[in-house]
Amino acid sequence: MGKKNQEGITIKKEENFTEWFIQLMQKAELAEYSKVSGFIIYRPAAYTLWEKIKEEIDKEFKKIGIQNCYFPVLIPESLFQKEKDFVKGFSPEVAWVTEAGNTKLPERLAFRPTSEAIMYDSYSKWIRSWRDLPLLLNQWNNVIRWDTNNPVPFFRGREFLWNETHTCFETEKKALEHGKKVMQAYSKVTKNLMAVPAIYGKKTDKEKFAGAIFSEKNHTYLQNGKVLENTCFHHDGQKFAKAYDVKFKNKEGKEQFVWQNTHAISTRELGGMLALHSDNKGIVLPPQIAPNKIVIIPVRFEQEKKVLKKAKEISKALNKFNPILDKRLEVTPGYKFNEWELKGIPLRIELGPRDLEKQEVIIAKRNTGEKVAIKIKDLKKEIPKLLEKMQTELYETAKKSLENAKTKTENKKELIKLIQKQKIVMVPMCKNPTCEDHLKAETSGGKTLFIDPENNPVKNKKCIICNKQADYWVYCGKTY
RNA sequence: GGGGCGGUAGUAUAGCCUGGUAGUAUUUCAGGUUUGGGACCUGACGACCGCGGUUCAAAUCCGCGCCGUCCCA
Repeated sequence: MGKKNQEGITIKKEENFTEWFIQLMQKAELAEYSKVSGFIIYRPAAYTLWEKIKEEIDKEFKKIGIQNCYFPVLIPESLFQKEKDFVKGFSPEVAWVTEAGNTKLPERLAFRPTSEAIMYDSYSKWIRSWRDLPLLLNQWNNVIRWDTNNPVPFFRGREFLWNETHTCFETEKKALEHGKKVMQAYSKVTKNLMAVPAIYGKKTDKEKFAGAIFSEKNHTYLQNGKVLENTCFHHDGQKFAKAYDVKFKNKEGKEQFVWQNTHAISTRELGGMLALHSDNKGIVLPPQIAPNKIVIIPVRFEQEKKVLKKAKEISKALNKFNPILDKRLEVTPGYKFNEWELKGIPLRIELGPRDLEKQEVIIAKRNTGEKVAIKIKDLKKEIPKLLEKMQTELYETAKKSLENAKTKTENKKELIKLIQKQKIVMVPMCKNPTCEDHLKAETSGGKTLFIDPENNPVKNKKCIICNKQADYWVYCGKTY
């Protein structure tokens, strides 16, 4: 632990969200730009968090029978081209390998933007009988999608890390039931570990995954008014099964196509969590995901050898919270406070001669900054309570900003104003995709987010764009 | 995809208009004094995004590219 990273964040989150987030990323040593546009370097501070997310989700996946595997990063063009909606959706963003050394390859190879093509080709060989089902496979990997828009670290880049779960079932009913279980597994982790609230909802046909029957996603609201598409569930029906010939003989001896789902969580959600909770002093980490939950800062311990001795004792006693004991002499306590706040350690324990006399310590909670004095003998009992409180506070605060952002209108002018005011707005719309194009043009980039999960009635409601009979209420807003 | 602005040490910047010795702060390293919200002193290391052009001479002017950022599609 050298003396490093000098300066705090100089831009306020409320004033310029993007610039604040980029400073957070760089000054807290989360990530860095690479030499290639749209590709970032995940430094240990960020990658450790990603590992934790992976670990927790993986545990949940195993409970519902999903196994991990690994497929190659390159996919031959001929294989890639089989499902036409999928091809149409992904072709503009595919990076191709055309040469190896000095040899031009006989067939272009796609760097996977997602792995349906290569996985389902194997599935068609592996699945023969109803006894081979369900097939529940997942891989943790990276994908490349050559987005031409301005990249934003974590939120929009050309490479991201994720999981892709691709499952096969005998019946649609079984597929849908299992799909729900996967989404529950995700939600458990995003809520309990990451303290990220979300609204679950179905995408419109225009916004659904290329090749899917329907897509459902969790949606997280960030304080700059943008909605982050979180964990997702694409139900593929039998579309890919037909394109890739994934068939089985059912119990009656008849040949049938499998029913399939796809699920994912990506490093975008890691960015979302960081952006959601962090503040003008730096990262705020939900205690559950924080690798080090406590930092102990002994004060004036050079003169008071007793202080350091006690600090070591406390550190040992609180071992299970993986505390950092900051013994550096070359920097002042104030410097340490700022540095660990930037890095996002949930609780800070201050211990000096004055506290020692009273047999207590000062504990500062990162999210609110509040300080409390706690008797040293009560630490083991009180710290879990403080951590739990902080975890709940982070979730509730984020949930409140999400709820506050939700609103409703049937008037187009008002919709435009509300989107400008960073709201997510429920409006009646018809299913015509042209209306969604108009929506985007008139709200300078607003999109449909998800169809009203509560299915409020739309009888006698007019589409906010074309004025014809509306088909559903749908939430609109801006996204990353 | 179109347009604006920018790129100088690990980081943040001055110098650019008007071409000629790259300055400052912080970081890092060494030594000393310090320690309850970013301490101080001394010394050292460290940079002009890339390629081409103009010129006796380019961080500076011109062109192209790359990277960043904002706006529009």
